[in-house]
Amino acid sequence: MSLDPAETRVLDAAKFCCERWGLAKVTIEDIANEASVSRATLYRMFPGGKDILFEALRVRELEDFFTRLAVHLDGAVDFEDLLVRCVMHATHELRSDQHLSLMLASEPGDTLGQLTVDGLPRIIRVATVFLSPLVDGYLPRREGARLVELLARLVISYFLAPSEQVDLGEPDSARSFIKTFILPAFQPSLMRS
Amino acid sequence: MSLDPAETRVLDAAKFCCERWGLAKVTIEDIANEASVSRATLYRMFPGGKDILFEALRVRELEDFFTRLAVHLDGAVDFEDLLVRCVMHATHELRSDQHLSLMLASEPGDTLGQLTVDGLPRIIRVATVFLSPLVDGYLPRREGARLVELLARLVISYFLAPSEQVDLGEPDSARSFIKTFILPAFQPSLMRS
DNA sequence: TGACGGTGAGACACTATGTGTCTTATTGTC
DNA sequence: GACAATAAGACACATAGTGTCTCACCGTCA
Repeated sequence: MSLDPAETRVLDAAKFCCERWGLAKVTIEDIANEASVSRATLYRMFPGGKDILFEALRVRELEDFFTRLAVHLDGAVDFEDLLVRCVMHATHELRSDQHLSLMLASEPGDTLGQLTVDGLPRIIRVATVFLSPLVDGYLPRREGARLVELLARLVISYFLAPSEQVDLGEPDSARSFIKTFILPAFQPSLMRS
Repeated sequence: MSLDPAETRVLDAAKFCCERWGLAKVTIEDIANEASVSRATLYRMFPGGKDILFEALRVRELEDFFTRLAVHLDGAVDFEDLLVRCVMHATHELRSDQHLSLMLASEPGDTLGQLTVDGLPRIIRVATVFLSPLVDGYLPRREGARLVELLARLVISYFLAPSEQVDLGEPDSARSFIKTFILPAFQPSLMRS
């Protein structure tokens, strides 16, 4: 993947500036200065300016998110365990994401859009790419994709609007939720492994 | 003094916006929106725009600062006690001032200027107005002014660059400092009370 | 040594945003 | 019903940010 150190530095700078001033107040120049890079170089890296740059930042953050998540899912002993770990760690990551909570506080509109209407399709796409391999042993590819999408939607929904009934960050609650609402729906497709 | 609720609201809004985005990124429009006031009204209140508005904000903050300080100085039993309380509470106020520390972090240059080169004369002036009455019982007016100025300079200096030797926030250290460096200089002018 | 790719600095026209001053319509108060 | 205060928004102007250039510079290769 893109391991260009300058590019990483620019994206880090963008993230930093965004946290400091909010998306609306950041300028290309701020980011260039913060990254100690000339404006010209920045436009060479991200032709299209701010939009493209922040788009790239979102992609990077998203891939980092699922990379970290996948690591936590390594030791899963069975299908149920895999799903429980998945929703739990995703929920914990979301709740402890400093950048995300800052953005939600300062630019609720845009940020919510990135988690729902505008951004959700991409989240589901990336989630599918990263998590499909892990459910491949249990479900046929097509069912796996359906499952990942469903979990992504649910985790985000319960994160944005916590429920009185369910806390996907709690082991017991998450397990009971998975057992009750998710497993039955996929039982018919489940492969022996 | 100016107790106009709208004016207070505008100054509060300016303070809030300043903390959120930093002095450089705030616009008159941001402040007007935050205060739920039209831009026109804002210009009527503070003809001259941003500069005048933030000038007024600084004056208000400064007066609030010394008003709070004066309250803490009420119970002083003698001259030494008065001075010790004064430097201690001023130091504590400075150290716990959220707004100030945010400003120092985001706009060190301007903020330092307000505490030293540009702003110090005003600080000394306001300090003199607020604190002179309190030392009036102990020193002649002119000596009192000299004392207040000296203390203001020292408190600010020790706040900006803490010393290994002296901590004006600590009772013992503050008392010893006052006894050693301040009282002797003013002993000759000290009036019996 | 000289050609090369990548970079920083800065000029440039253009656009967007913010400023400061108006006028007008509205609202609540006496 | 007259009044003062205000919001809303039009307006010309100033400033700041954008996106695209060119060019000089520097290190890396051959």
